[in-house]
Amino acid sequence: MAQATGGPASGETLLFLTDEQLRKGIEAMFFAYRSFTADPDRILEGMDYGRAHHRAIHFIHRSPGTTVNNLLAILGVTKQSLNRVLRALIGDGLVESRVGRQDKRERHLHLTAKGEGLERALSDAQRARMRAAYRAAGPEAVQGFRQVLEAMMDAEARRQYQSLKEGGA
Amino acid sequence: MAQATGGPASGETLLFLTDEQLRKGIEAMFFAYRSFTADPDRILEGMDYGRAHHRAIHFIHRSPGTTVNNLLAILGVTKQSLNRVLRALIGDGLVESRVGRQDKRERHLHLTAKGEGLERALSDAQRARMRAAYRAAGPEAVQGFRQVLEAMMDAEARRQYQSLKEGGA
DNA sequence: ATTTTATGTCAGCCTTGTTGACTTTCCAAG
DNA sequence: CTTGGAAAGTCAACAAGGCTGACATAAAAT
Repeated sequence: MAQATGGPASGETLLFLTDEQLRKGIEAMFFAYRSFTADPDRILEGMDYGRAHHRAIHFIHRSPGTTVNNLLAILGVTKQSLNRVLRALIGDGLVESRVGRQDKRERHLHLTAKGEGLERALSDAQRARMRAAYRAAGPEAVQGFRQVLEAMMDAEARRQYQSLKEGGA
Repeated sequence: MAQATGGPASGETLLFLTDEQLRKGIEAMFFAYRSFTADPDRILEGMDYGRAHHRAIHFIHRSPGTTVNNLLAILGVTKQSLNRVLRALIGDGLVESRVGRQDKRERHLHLTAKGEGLERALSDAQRARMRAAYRAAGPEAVQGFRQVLEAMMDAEARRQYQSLKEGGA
């Protein structure tokens, strides 16, 4: 910000904002995201599940007891899409749906032991890749990585991300 | 690397490798990527095109004259999937397919003026978001961002990314 | 002359997203 | 107590964009 308000691009101060640099960032996101999802995809292929199931499992694990509506908001899909996924996971005994105690219309979602098992397999694979990348790049790079990603989110996504950052259930 | 080989986790040196930190990174990727693709998606909705068309347009713009096989390798889809997309783009006059001069089996792909127009609209939107994020995070964060993303790619993706990094056609 | 490569195309399938319409359950306001 | 509306679930239909398999053609390579 200091350099952005300092007037015209003085020297190399703003060279990281050239279209060329931005294009590289865009392409890095494309290629990195593909690799990022590859490990879970490999684990899930062959099972009847896909990336949609992975996402549901991840966020139920992350926030046990979350309601269907909560999950809907985080995943950003329609209830019909999510319902198809949840029906499969519940039917296969990976997710348990408990009627709310205060509001009995709500369903609170929990992973079963079996569901936790798959979650662990999926997140172990994804964490291993992330850990290797973090280790290779070092702590300062990691800080920058997170800063840029966070700045890239639009307001609603950032709100959801940050609300997940700290507390558990 | 220096701290990784320095022995057991001394003090806070390796705190950035905790499962909690890795989970935050994983979720940051999820939310950031969703926002990252949101602007082009908005532009394309209503047209008959989707994200697949965007990717084809991006890489044809990036490497004019690229062959179908090249594009196949970069996008990582089957020729049938790509062909459906290319047929639409060629039919609508956004992409031109030229028979190769040396090897007449090859088709060299170029954007037409109309195709360049759409490319610009899409990449302007995506660059604007990326520029805002870069500016907010600053040049050092950007460097870290790129380092981590690159380290996250598997070998083949990194090769493709880097081969695009420098030269044009 | 034969094989391989690059491309295109048809048909059919799957996953995962979408809308729209409808029901059931239940809280809360009247 | 009745009724309105919210939360959840379900059915049907559809679209985008992946996939496989099979096949056709032209041209290069052997």
